[in-house]
Amino acid sequence: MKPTAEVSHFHPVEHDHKKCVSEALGIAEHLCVVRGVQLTPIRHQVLELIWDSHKAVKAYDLLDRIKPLQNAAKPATIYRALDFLIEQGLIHRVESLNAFVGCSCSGHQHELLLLICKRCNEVEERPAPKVMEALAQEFYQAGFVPHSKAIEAQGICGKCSEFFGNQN
Amino acid sequence: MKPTAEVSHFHPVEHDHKKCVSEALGIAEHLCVVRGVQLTPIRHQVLELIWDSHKAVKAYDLLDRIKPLQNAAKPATIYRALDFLIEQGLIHRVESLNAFVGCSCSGHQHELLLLICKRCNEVEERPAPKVMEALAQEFYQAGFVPHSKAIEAQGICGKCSEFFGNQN
DNA sequence: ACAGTAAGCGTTATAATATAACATTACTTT
DNA sequence: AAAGTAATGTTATATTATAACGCTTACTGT
Repeated sequence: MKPTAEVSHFHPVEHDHKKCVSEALGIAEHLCVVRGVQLTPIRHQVLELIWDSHKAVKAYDLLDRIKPLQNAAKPATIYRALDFLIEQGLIHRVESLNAFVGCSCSGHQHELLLLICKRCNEVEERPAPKVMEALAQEFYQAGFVPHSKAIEAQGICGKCSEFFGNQN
Repeated sequence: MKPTAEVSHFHPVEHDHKKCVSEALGIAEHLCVVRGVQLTPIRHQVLELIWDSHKAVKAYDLLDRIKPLQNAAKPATIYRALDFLIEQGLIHRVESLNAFVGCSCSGHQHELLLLICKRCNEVEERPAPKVMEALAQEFYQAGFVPHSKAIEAQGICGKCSEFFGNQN
């Protein structure tokens, strides 16, 4: 009898990740052309590295991983690319992790609910329109004019709780 | 004719801040007794320093400010006190600032909307029940089990926009 | 095409935020 | 008194992020 397969990562790759990546990069390239901003080789590489997974990535991990490609890379190299990608709405900064994750709805809405799984470390973006509406109301009541929002939750994602039988 | 008064801080002190502080400290002391945990002198001092204002405070600012009282204070001194205060729900960590602010609803609900003013730097806590409800729904739909939330907005607070005529 | 300006990047240095690891003290339980 | 635990002292270091300056490349207006 065959032993149960080992699980080296939490979710079996159920989705075609290459498609995620190529879509994201395609949209990014297009948007940058449209906006007349430069998706330079460094910025493109950083974006690709971020899209390597749906996990949030740390700046210095990106630095390590870009070095084979950009020998001269230094912290500023990465942070400048990250700043650009954030400005352009191509990635999110995950405030509660000091890390970064690709944005799948590039070009649309940019303030989303981020669901951060502590088990598999993946980050799911959700537009969560009802949440946004309730927030808008709350801002209005408070007389507050929002410039930016960070709406994040850490916990166990749907796939992981299925997988592990909801034992949180 | 008298010249317009100079404004050295954004909001004239319209509220009795001593009351804020004594209430917060009183509740904290009480809760710690009830829970059988120690609000040691260091922890108490850190909490007081945080309550010095409604602004979010940086850990190393606290460190500088506690040194006259605790000569031996080191980063760990502060971070340990902060960890304790957060565990006990007596302060919030403001994720998008890497800073800390007193919690006025200590002992009740602990996941609130934080409104962070870029002009006066004050942080307003709001229970925002509709937002929380909408979030709960969204988690449910996503099959996500939340452990903790960070719901923060940066912008201009009501007082500041009144004061400055809404020119954001 | 060319000069002027802006954007991007290389490089060095350092600032700001946070934790690890182990020693010591103070109090509590046996 | 001995052993255990919680808090703190202490040293060192890890992690995250920015400043400042000069050079090169790309775009802009003529």
